[in-house]
Amino acid sequence: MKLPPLVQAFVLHFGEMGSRWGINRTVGQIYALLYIAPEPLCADDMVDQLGFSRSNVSIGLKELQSWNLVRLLHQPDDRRDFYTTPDDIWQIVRTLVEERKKREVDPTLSVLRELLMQTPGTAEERHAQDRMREMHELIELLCGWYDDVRRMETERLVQLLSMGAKVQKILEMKDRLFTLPGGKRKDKEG
Amino acid sequence: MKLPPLVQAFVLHFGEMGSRWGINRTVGQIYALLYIAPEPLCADDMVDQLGFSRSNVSIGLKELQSWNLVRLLHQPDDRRDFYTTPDDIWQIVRTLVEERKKREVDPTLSVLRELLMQTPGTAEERHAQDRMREMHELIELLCGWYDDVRRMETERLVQLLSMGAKVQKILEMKDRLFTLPGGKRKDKEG
DNA sequence: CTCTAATTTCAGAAATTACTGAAAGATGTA
DNA sequence: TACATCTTTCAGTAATTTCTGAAATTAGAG
Repeated sequence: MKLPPLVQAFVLHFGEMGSRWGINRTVGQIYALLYIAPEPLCADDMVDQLGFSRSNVSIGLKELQSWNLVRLLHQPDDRRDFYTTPDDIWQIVRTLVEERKKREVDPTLSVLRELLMQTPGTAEERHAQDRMREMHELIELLCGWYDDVRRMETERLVQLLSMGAKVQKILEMKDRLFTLPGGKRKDKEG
Repeated sequence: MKLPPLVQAFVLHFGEMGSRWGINRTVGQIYALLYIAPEPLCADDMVDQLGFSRSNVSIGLKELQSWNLVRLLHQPDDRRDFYTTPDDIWQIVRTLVEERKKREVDPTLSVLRELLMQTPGTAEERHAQDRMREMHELIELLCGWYDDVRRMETERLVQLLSMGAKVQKILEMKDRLFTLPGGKRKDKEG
């Protein structure tokens, strides 16, 4: 691996973290390299810089493509495939979350839905279903929130995230504003 | 595996998903079983119900304990260790997120910090650092938000999540309220 | 201390996943 | 068509992870 020390450290770290993130070392290193590279890279660049076999890089790139995490480009008068990551890191995060949801959450949601349709035969099954229902509701809540949030413009999203718990203050303010005289509260308001 | 069909389907699903979640089949199934069981289970219960070897269950439980995802209990006049998950599923999610952050985010954050301290030698390294800085800022933003949110009471949190993008409306309202005459906006307000 | 009932550790087997080199496939050029 | 260049596939190997049975360890009861 012939990379500037700074880049090498970054790339190696992403390789190691790969396993915790459910991707392998090759894929982790390739993505780190693409992310940090000042310009698009072709497969042989990656072979040179990371020291993996050509076939391994090919498979890694295919994996990254299936995650929609890389863009494929072509240079004029060059038949090779060049790859980059999006310039906008927020776009990367959005894709990452979207794909992880698709792979890690949606299948569970559909299994839960299916199992909740069934009629429980025993008390144990009834309890199991109650527990599944709690889980299903929680995931639905999170997915609903996510579905709203991902439509927000990045600027708004950053604004919201920066506020953190201060949002709560504003909600309380809103509550006060919309609280009817006598302490009764307009429910399901907002 | 001798479990009611509903429970079995649930347990098997979590075993399969385990690999996508960075835990293995055994751990996934054990956790699913504990989550859904109406009462605490001992290791031999799990051996009976899941069909794994005793040692495998022991290792799986150790893993779950290292994640803080199970509670250890004792019954009177019984020397065996019994395990449960928290009753409150929100507590489970909180722990899960906390632990995943600890394992999957914090190490990256500290590597990034370290690399950003260094002085870049080349233009390439300077670009790499810029890119790392973007990533670092984004992660810091998300962590700051998380740090705020995790302190919120569950009820408030649910309220907030239920609102989804409607929060935006309230922010806009707030903006209007605090906008100075002439269209100038108090910046850094929220 | 000894016996018993539980849990943990560990060496190795089994299964899975990652990786390679070589061959095949695809695509553009002459 | 043949040739050159790049990409993908694939069979086999290497490495890693998971899992087991047996042995070691721990801890309460007599």
